Amino acid sequence: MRLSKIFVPTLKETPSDAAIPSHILMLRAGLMRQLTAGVYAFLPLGYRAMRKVMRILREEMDAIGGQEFHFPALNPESLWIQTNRRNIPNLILSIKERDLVLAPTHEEVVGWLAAMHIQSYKDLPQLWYQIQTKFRNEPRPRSGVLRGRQFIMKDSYSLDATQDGLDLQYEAHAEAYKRIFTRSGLKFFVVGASSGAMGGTGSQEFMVESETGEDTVAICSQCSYAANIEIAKSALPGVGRVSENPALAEIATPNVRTIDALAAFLDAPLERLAKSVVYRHDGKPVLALLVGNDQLNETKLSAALGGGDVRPMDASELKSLTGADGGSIGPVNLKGFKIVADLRLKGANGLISGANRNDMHLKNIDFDRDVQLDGYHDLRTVESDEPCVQCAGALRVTHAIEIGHIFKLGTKYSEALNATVLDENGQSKPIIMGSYGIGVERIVACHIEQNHDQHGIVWDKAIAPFQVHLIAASMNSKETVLTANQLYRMLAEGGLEVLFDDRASVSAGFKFKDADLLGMPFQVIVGERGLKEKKIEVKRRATGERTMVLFDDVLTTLRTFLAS
RNA sequence: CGGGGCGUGGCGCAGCCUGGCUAGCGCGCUUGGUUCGGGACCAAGAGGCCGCGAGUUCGAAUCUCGCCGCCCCGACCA
Repeated sequence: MRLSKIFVPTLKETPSDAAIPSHILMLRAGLMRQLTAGVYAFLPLGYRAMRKVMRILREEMDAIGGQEFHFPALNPESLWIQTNRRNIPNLILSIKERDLVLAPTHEEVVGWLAAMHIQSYKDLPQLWYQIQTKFRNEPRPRSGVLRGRQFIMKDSYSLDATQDGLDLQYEAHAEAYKRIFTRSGLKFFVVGASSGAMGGTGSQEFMVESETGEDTVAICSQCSYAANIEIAKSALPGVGRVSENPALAEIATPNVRTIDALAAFLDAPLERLAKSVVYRHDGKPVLALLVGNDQLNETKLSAALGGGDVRPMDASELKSLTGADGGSIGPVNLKGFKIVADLRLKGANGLISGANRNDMHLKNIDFDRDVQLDGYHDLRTVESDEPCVQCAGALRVTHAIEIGHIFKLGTKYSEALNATVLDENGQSKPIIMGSYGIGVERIVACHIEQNHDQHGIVWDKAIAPFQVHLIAASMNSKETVLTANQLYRMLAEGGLEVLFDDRASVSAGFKFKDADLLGMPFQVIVGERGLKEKKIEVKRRATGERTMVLFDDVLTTLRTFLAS
């Protein structure tokens, strides 16, 4: 492609809307433009990079037996009512004139199609996938393309008659995803994740570490353990028992509201303080107890209670239920609450907690003796430097961007949609489903987050819009123009993807700056400086390293570089 | 949805507090000339419902009210 002909509006200055490197560079390098919040137009260069990613996706999905579909983005609203997903908050954009919705994902359509045509266990397994635009009612789009209202997703769906079949397809996806992200030039890791509102029995997320990431993950510094903070297991030991075990006693704690203030006021160790956190679980009051300053993990709490909605109780509700305010709540003689405690408190005694009267606490609490508990669970959020649950090495807690997510869905959607098969015994069984997703724009954006410098993007050759950026340094030297044109033809005929900066109105310096901004892996520079010695300059974008080669050797040199 | 910021030629911004001359600067764009290996220079130009709507005023980019849009933090997150 000649740069004089292709639409690549580069920007010298940073657009005011962009705050993170990938967003800034995707705008500056002319890959895309924003139409409205969370919605982007991809320009030729940006779309070429996306197509490179999509090609990798197709190759790897085909390699594990995937069949490519194209499902409709417009869905009847009724289909989503059937699976009870129509009213999930912030999920679905709808078209009111026709009772249609814009599909945010495609379990429903897959289930509909399977219900219609998959009749027998002999029709399974199936692996269906597509690469398609998705729509979501994001309350706050942000970070450029990392969280949009419209985006392209590779989504696949496995259909199996048996749990073993699902496990196989799930594993095949996990391996395919690793190949996809490796081929895309990303440094990534895999974490165990919460299935959340998707339901199902297991899920893993593919993550790219980044300060701008919205997810928090715990990674072991010693072994392979890595998990989303929502489910990362705590390995901190229990606080155990103290030898003295006197009877309960009230202590006055005037105006003490926080755990730290209580520890200071009583001169007590945090380990002997049982913190109360009050929630509603599907509307019903729940008290969760934690050690000292441990932070409650809401995902774990929900799981401990058998799933469902958990949310903090309002201060006014709390007062009317207990007669006390937050800060003075405790588990002893608390009526009307389900009470769960963190594992660290199992069988502990000598504890201090609220007395359910303002400005009063209880001491010498023995959980075995004094508290009617509904169970111990891992409820706390892990923190940096804690021991890993697998190897006791130090955990590191960091931020990450989710680039892929795989789920073992089970039968939730097939049951809702009556997608069943007859098994060997003629019994009707719901199809066992898995679903697997990769955000295409996120791969491109994360790649730029990981591969850029002060001058611009540094593309990996696998997803670079072009492999080679050919520059004619000065367009008023006949020899330069002639040589550059010959090279352009030669490289293109040699099968390389070449972007040729043949602009006549732009200075050499300007072209060099643009080339570094656009970031193709190799720059080939034709100029009088090199031609004096009958040489062409080849520059490697990532390192800035330059090699002078003879005209006839340019193609083979580039092929060697690109193969390495 | 809560908090904060912003909205002025294509892009980046100043002006607004303290109302008033022809709305200004840099980049980009057009034309001509000189340059020509790290975002060249000179000259002459084009391009503005100052987000939208009400109001206050002799007079509003500037003050008041309402609305819309965009960004950031938080909440939320199949």
